[in-house]
Amino acid sequence: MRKIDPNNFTMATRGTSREVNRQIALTLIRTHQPVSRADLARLMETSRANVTLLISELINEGLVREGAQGNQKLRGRKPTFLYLNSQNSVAVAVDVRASKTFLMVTDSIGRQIGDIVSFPTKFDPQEFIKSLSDQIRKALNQYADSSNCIGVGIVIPGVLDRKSGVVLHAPTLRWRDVNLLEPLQREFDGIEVYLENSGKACALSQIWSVRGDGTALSDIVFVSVSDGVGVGIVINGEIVRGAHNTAGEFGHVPLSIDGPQCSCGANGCWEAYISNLATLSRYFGRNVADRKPQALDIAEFTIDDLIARARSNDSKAITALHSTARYLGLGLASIINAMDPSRVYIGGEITEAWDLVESLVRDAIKERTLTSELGETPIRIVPAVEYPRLRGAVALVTAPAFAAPKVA
Amino acid sequence: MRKIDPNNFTMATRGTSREVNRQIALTLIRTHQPVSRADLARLMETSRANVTLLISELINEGLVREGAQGNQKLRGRKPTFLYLNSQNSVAVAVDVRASKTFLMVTDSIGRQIGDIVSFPTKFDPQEFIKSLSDQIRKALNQYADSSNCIGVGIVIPGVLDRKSGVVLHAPTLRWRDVNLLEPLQREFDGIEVYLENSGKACALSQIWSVRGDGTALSDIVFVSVSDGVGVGIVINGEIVRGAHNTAGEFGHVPLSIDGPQCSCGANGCWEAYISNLATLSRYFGRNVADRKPQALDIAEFTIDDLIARARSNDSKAITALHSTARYLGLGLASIINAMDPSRVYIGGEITEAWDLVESLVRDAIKERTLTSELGETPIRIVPAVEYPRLRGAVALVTAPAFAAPKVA
DNA sequence: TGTAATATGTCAAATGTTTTAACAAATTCC
DNA sequence: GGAATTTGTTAAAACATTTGACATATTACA
Repeated sequence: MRKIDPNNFTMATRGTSREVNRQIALTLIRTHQPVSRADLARLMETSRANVTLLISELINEGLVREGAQGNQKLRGRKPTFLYLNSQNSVAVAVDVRASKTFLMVTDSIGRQIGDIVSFPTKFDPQEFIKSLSDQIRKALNQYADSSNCIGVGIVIPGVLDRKSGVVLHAPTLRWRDVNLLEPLQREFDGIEVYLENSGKACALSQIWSVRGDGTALSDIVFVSVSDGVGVGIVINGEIVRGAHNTAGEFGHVPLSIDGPQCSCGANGCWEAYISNLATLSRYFGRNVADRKPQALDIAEFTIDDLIARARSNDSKAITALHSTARYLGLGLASIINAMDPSRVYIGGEITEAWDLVESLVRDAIKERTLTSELGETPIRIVPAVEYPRLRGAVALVTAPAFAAPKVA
Repeated sequence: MRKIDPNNFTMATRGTSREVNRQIALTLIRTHQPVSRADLARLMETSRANVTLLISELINEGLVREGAQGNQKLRGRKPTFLYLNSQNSVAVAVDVRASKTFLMVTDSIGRQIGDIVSFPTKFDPQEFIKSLSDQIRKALNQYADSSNCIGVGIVIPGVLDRKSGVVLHAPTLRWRDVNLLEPLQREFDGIEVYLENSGKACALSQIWSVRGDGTALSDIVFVSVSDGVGVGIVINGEIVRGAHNTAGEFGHVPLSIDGPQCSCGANGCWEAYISNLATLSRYFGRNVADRKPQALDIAEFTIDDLIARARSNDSKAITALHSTARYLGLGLASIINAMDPSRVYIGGEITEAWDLVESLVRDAIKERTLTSELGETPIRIVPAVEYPRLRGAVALVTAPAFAAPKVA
């Protein structure tokens, strides 16, 4: 039961029904391809005639193409299979991190083209925009005509204002009020540029993925543990943004209000217990707050090193990881109690050590979840090789074509 | 950008556009009444012709009625004002609490008819159902023909399974797996019975209210502080339910994982710091866990008494309230960081002492919110005399007529 | 091999919308 | 009393789904 917002509604026009059904058909082709018109008619519980009309429009627009004929054992006319058409146009995905910036070109339905390239992230906004523009141009020249690029999706580790395209605050990049969208949009005239926060992008990457693990769910939480803790929440197939686009900051929900100081200034945030920095500090037996800010990006000893040591039976490393695991679980329990998601995705370096920590995480979750069902909430690891941020950047560009139209 | 769920979508039919626009028109009449067809055409940015058609359908169905002609100073034909039609049918709202059960009859658009009645809550499910049925019948006989009752909305302080209508766990009532819906539905054949958790119902009461404070918002959180802490979250005009209908349990997010034991078994839950019981325990200088369970419902000294003492300058009472205020604010900061709502509503006895605690609550919120904007998130008190739970029960019955149709 | 059975896909008419344009109705201004 | 203005209605056009018939293509089987 959804309330209609009397200040912000969308009337249905003569074409709304068609628009809705078109998007449903597209979505079904995307998740069920290869699929015939008759299959779609059954899935959509409508007539084949209607499907023919919808599909002919999609084919005319170049979004769908007919492929080979199906081979089924039954008798009757063979179906012509339908496929999404990658349409000879491409998308660019960019993942900006403090250490490096990653870039990937995909076709219009999000399949990777060529290699993922990376280059150092310039901290000066002007220089950053220059170098990013150069890299995008280079990639487009290599893998496509820049003329048919449908968009550039950029993922930023920070809070941003989506309307103005301004990065309000990106701690690891030391950016405040940096206007990225405008200069990039000017640089790439006619190509849509999308910006998104990295936690939210990771969540997007999961709901828009069409991979092995069955169909992507619509109510999920993505927790990304790295220098900080990023969280993206999806409810009803839509990212939760909140009134100021800052929703999802579970990283600063406290485990103990008198706990260690967090980079945000408050004490005892979840992030202060489970970030890579927190784990490392625990290993070195020092207080997180002791680390000087400059040391953040020139980490000589990384969490990956710590995990390696844990694997070679360094008991201090194991202890540090185990503590992190327990705190991770305790915080996840809060998220699960609060949002009751169908699944929780976890990304970040800690996933490389999942076999070492999983049972502790699960125990801690059960310790604080309110019902046994909540304690069993499925958790899925997203390893770094799946590039969730980059996949999220892809979704920014390619997903709108499949999204539900706004109605009522 | 909402993803279409390929396993659970709704096709648009020939009549979908009409259905959507009908509901928009209804919503606008509800929030702007009295309003003319021409006004609606302007609000909806469509032609008067279209409005005429939509409205004539609504009038035929008895949902809308024409009223007096408008008196405007400008020249031109006078508009005929449209009103929601209360339609000679009624709704019953029930608020079940451990101490008492409250009951109210309203017209079909949620306006109170007669008085609010209350009666002792029977703890035995069988007896409860019997006594509730009697009271509903009595009220209906007094205020309406039972023949034209459109529904009964019942609010329960506990976790429930909406599909089966079973109360899974209501601690204060000491209920487990009590099937309420089935016997009541049998008792009131043909009348729809709705069940809802009290935290979620309170949130519903606010988004569906049409009162002085401008139009109701669509992204809000309702925090109800009483024996326990109930939270209802609304995102995009829709209650957040989660995979098991248990979303919203921010009451059990910890302030300190080593804090006082909570009724849920875990330590340091927000609820263990701010529930009425916690405040009282603080006043009496004892540990919350010391209180025996039996004492829960036979509280000889209530939070209202404590507030009264604080008002007559009992310094211990003031201190206890001030502590609660601070913890309340610290927990609210977590909710605000996580959900970034447009507004937070607070209900419960503590609202009676709001002038004593407001500034401390606000300070604590600012202490832990991530941005200054979040620190300024508006907070509105909902005093007991507004009966938020009962209003939520009303919305369960009367709101579906105004809700957006499910599309895509 | 030919015919029946069956499944896919298309076409055209029927039906229910919004949209457009014209018009009737009612009121004020001058 | 007529022009101007606003409200509300009507009828035709445009555009969608829906329905039923039909062409197309393939297999099963006598």
